[in-house]
Amino acid sequence: MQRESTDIRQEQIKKAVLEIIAEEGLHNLSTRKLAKRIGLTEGAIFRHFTSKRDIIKGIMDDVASDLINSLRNVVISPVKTEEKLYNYLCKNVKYLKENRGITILLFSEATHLGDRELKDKLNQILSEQKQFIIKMVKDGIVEGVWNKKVNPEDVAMLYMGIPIIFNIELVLNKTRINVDNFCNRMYTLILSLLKK
Amino acid sequence: MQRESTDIRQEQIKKAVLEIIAEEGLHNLSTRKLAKRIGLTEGAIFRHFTSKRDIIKGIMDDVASDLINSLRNVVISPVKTEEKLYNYLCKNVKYLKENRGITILLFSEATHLGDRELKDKLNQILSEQKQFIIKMVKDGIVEGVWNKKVNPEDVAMLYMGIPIIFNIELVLNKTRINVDNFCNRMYTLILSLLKK
DNA sequence: TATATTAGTAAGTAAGTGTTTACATATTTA
DNA sequence: TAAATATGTAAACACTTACTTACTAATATA
Repeated sequence: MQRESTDIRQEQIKKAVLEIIAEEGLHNLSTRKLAKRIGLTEGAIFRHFTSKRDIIKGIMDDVASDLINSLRNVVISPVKTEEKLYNYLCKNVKYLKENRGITILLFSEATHLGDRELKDKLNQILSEQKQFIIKMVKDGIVEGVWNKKVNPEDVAMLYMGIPIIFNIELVLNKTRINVDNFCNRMYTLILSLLKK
Repeated sequence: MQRESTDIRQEQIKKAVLEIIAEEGLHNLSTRKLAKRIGLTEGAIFRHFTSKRDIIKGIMDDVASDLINSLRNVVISPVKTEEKLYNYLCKNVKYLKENRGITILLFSEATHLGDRELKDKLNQILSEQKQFIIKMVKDGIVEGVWNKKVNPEDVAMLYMGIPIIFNIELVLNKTRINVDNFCNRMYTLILSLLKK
């Protein structure tokens, strides 16, 4: 039989976890199903991860590095603040669409309050994103393009709902939601809120 | 031993379900734990509900009647549209705080895509709330107090994120979040978005 | 090519799941 | 007061869960 390295298997496993969650929901995720999807036995899974929880942790770390770094690049990019906000929103939403299952995983797992470590990881991911928004809004105010009466922290909080709502629409897919369209509409709203 | 009617037991069971979810998360909810909390045996649970899923369905029906009716009353109340929007937001958020566990239940259960009936129930609850927002925004525009360039459906979508964000803050309770304060801040933002 | 290591399997484990059964007793009704 | 009904229990049900063990074979390295 064909064998693969732990590195490759770990990626396969994490990918499969997100697929199962996206397709069948978090509480249909079992090591049995996971193994079957990859074409391995359950035992093999535990060769590459010490526990199921360890896989979740791994995925959270991926988000914390992939998404957060990608968003950070937008924040520090040398474009106008308005354009920056637009790029940020689109990138954020696009990531969630391409990694369906992540939002469900993050927030469902967050409710597992007993697990301090995972909770802290989520907290970190969220507060970092919030800081990005706060920075952009503040920058815009300093540059004089946005209303200084607006509270950057409040805007950040309101903003945080957007990706989540997107995900819910995605899961319930009332109408096959279009990323760019959604992004444009929400951007327009946030912008009209920030403008003087 | 003291016995109670099915009506009373059903209420106790539904209440206990939400408590367990709020305290320990959805995936720590079992009929065993549920029975223990109420002080009954598991068998008794199944005397009052035909299945665990049936309990969830019952809770969703409660939301669909209690919350939706309560919000509808705000929408049809004879006050100024601005005040109405404020009351609506506060009532919405307060309900979620007083019924912790409901948001988690709704959205986690929503991801259980296989269950058409529950999914449809959630869809109904959400779209009804959206319609309320759309109506209020339209009313405000017709009355001439709000900007007619704003798209009511987009505002409704943006709004829907607010209660969810509130719930996440509640679950992660970084800072013990204050309902009135949260409500005021989000209202201010939405209002500045709607104003001409 | 012989050896060490890595990646796999098959078959278990104990604990937990929702649900049912057979039976008992409290409460309501005739 | 007797019979009928509603509400409870204890113990099992068949099945799933995350995870482990003992063993095997592919692959990399000496």
